[in-house]
Amino acid sequence: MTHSSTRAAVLDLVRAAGTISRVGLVNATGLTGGTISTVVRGLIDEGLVVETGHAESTGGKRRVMLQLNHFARYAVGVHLDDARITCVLTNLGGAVVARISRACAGEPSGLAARTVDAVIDSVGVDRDRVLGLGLVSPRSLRGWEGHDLGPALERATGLPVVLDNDAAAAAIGEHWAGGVGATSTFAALYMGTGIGAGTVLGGTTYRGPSGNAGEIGHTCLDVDGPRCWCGARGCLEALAGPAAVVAQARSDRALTRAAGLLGGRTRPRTPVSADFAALSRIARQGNPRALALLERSARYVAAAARTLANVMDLEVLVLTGPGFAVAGAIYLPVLRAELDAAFFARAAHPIAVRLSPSAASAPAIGAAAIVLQSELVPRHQGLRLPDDLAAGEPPVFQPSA
Amino acid sequence: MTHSSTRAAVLDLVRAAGTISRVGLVNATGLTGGTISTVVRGLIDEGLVVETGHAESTGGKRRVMLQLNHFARYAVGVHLDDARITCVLTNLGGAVVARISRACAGEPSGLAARTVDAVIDSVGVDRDRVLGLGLVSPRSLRGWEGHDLGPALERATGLPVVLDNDAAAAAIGEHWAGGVGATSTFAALYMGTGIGAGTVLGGTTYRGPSGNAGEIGHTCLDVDGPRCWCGARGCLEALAGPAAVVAQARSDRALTRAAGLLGGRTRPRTPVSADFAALSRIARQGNPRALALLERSARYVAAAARTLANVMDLEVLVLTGPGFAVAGAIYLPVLRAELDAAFFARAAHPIAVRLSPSAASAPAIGAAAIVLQSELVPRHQGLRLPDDLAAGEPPVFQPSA
DNA sequence: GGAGATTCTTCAGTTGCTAAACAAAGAAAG
DNA sequence: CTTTCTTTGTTTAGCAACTGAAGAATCTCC
Repeated sequence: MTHSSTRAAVLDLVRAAGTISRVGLVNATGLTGGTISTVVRGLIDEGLVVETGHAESTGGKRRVMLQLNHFARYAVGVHLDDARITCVLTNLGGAVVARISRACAGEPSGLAARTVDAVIDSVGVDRDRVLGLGLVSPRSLRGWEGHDLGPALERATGLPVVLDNDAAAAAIGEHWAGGVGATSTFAALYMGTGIGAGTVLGGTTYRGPSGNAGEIGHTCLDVDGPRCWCGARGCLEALAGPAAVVAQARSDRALTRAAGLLGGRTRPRTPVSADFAALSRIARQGNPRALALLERSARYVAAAARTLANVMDLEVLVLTGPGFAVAGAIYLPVLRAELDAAFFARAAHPIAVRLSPSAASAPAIGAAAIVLQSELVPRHQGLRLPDDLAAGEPPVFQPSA
Repeated sequence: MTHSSTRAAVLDLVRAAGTISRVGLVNATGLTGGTISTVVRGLIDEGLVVETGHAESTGGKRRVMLQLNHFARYAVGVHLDDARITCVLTNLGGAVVARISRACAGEPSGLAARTVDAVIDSVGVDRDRVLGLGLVSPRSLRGWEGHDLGPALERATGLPVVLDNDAAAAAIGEHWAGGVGATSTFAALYMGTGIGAGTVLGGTTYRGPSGNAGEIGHTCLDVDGPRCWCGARGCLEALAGPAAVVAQARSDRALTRAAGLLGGRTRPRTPVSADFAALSRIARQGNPRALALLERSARYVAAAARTLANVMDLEVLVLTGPGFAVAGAIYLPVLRAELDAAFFARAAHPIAVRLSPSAASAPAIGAAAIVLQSELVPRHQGLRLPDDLAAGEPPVFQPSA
């Protein structure tokens, strides 16, 4: 057998390239033809890769082209929200094979397990071809997972479960299924109940030591701005997050009526996402006050995005998540303008800003992609992390010799 | 011989730990005792590592402690500024063995080469124990290097030359010689003629695809702020960079006189760093207007630092560079307060803010550290970067089979 | 229908690591 | 002091992954 990390690297290249030959893999990896030959044979034997045809000849034997066998394995992605549960079954390519989305309030473990089973059975996929289950939720709902939702789902479904937050998942999903290259550096700007970002640096997802990397919600955009619940002033979330936008709309009587906003004061637990979607809808239909509100928000988000792109030296920015699914058309041009202008003057490389084609179900698809990635491109090779270097060392030593 | 990346990893662990035994290395790396034994023997034979004594027994044979042989190799670091050239010779531990700093205006290649020779000869170090030369300058002076300063120095000194920018170098220097752990995630906030940051994520320096990672100078702190030369509004550099602070001071007649600021209008090429240093000096001596000016700047820098720490999920922030060398005492408490408050309310992990003990010569020391790192902990193992995945692929292919 | 080019496979040889036995050095107990 | 146990470090054989070079297969061009 071949070294697992090489196998994973080759598989990932096949995925990223879509279609590639053995010679192409030799060039991309730096390995020799012999090694590639062996590794590819193994992948074909496992059914993960298939030969799909021939390239045009360049003067000699035609190259045999390889592709991921998209339907060799599957993964389940579950996205928990403040109001919904969305569950998708994807194939190896990250394409959605089945999808169920239903309202969900309160403790979701039972419902989640039943939804997972339903989604798998709905297309009659063999269960041991399902690699695992990705479970994704906003950081604010982290409580359930930590307790037992993960293990409970693991028991109920028999699938290995991995957890992550929505923004990181969206980024990984974009990296896996989207058109971004294998070594690209980009962020997925995520708007759900809050606003966040998942980051992929040089083809590797960057989470940070405490798993909070990409927390853009508390980017400071005004040192004298309104106080945020986090204690600081002028945070993006307080100025321009979905909750802030909805709050601003609710203080406008006419706008509240036009958008049909769900009441505010009586029930504090109103789903912000629904009101934000309603607001976006009438803005796109031409309501000037809603449009002004969203464009104001977009200006702040654009400034924060510019900072993020600067600091992380990003190449691509993808807008995704339920928020941008409904309001992307309003935010996109504002962000594009901001980033184009800033980088043109400094003669820096341009930053591509894109709207995710599947923004609404991005977190669920991303959750499945995390499973694909962790099962097929696993454990970043290398040495064990020496968290506590001298932890095992006796404290004192006597110089000698 | 053993695999080079393992050798490098072990060497880096010895460096990071200061003093460590073979068993400690086994625990830290996950390798077996046999492998460590072989690798360490090789390192001792090369003279890079020495046995320094014994630890206390934990019930059996005492551990033989290993240390870097600090004086086995040396590296030269050169820092070019708008007004000075600073050159240091460091040993393997990053400790300064010799240092020369002199004024320098205009094209520096001849002077640089002579200074390098002088610094090596001043302590009579054997030239083939000098691993190489790191050359560091602010991004604004990048012109000279790109042309021929690097190759010219290489020819004149006979040493391999590596280039980098000042902020990144400072971060690497802090990582190499400072007390930060081997896998830490931190940024070196650098204040020189401008303000920037070098970032180390999980023990690896992160430069970004275009080498501009950590560019904090154009962090947006006020969407309606003054227009920056970059085209955007409210950039940190325009609001609170050294040049902005000096400009604000110059518009205050009394302050200009008290600080003895070098004239402004006549010669546009006034060294900002000198004026900033003068301002800091009288602020520390109690001048209230200078202090107010710097504290205002510190508030902006603190907000930008908070954003940086949020987005990158940093553990440590080190203030370094000539700017913080003179004004660190004023900025440090403001940054500490800002970061403590923000992270206390969100129950996130605290962020340590430190002032570099050698802030003034940090870039030069960092330049030398880059050489040490690139020679001793080289080439991040792994596959060749597949920049152009399908570059070698014929464009069309015919499906078959 | 060769000749040359290109792709892919096969196989011996090298390398870097592990596992396990062994040797050495000290602590604890009698 | 001797015995026994623990811990540290070294040596050895063996294995798995990769390289390099030779060869087989397939296609184009003349």
